[in-house]
Amino acid sequence: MASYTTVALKAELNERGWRLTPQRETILQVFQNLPKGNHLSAEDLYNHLSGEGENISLSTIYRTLKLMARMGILRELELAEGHKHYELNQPHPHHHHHLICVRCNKTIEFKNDTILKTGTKTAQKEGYHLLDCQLTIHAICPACQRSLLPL
Amino acid sequence: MASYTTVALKAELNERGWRLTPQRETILQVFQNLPKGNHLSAEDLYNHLSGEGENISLSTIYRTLKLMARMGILRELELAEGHKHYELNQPHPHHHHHLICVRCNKTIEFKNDTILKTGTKTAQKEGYHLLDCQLTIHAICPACQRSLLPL
DNA sequence: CTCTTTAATGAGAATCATACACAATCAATT
DNA sequence: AATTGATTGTGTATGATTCTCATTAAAGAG
Ligand SMILES: [Mn+2]
Ligand SMILES: [Mn+2]
Ligand SMILES: [Zn+2]
Ligand SMILES: [Zn+2]
Repeated sequence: MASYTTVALKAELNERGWRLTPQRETILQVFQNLPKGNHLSAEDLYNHLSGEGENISLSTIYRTLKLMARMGILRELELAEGHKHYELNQPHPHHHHHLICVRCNKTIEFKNDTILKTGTKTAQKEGYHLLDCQLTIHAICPACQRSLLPL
Repeated sequence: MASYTTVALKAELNERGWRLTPQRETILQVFQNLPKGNHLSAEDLYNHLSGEGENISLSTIYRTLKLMARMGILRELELAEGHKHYELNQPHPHHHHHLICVRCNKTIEFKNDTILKTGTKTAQKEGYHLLDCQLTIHAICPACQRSLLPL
């Protein structure tokens, strides 16, 4: 679960002259305790925290999500139109990809070891420092195929 | 080049009770004539067309891009923060993926036959109708690694 | 070709996710 | 305990995308 400790986060932040704040620690913990297959938008996270009595401003939420994605701690996902979703960026055995229905946004996660290898190799070949590697499949789910609704 | 003819577009549209308009035809042609490796945002497309004397409204541009992505004619790409980019969705020998620097948005295209096979198989297994399948690698390019700028 | 139906367009206003500005706070370091 | 500048919260701004609605014009029928 807690593949990423508070201590490790603090170390990585301080190394760059940044700081570990209670807000950042709390947000990381939310993602670490998030059930498998869940993905949170900025607003989802804000509401989740508010429900727990944790009052972290939306600005800080947005800043933290972006920061952690840039650090490679979180993955930024485009699972629906209009807003991003986030989840922990986990290594090998937990690393996965997403099959998304473009009409109803139903999302299925699936694993494939080859893809991560391909991503790692490709980044390395170009001298890029890998942060995340995700296969996104856009498709229409069985239910939506049957539906007569347009688009 | 013109893997997708105007006639085919018209047939596919009419089949669903929709119409082939001069605007839709023009927009498809722009993408078909776009040099390899180019990606257009809605505004890019709008400016490109304006430059050619083609005056298609931004509303229509947005509607058409979304429509064609939903039809599987265009791919919707997240190559930069804040707005989408589009390119033709081409089959096998031209199908490719993207390695993106999250700091400067420099993008490199690369090919990998296995990924498309994986995507096709995964969609099929779940009964989804495949529209697009793209591996997105988020990373930091060599230049940005050297840069001292934050984030 | 003409007529009818209704999808599509253009112009502008509305939305809403996200970024920004800035004064107050507080984490890190000495 | 004092210093320094990164971070936060509040409110405001931005900007990509969508919506509204009157007008236009494809598609299909006759
Ligand atoms: Mn996931
Ligand atoms: Mn491309
Ligand atoms: Zn669906
Ligand atoms: Zn870069």
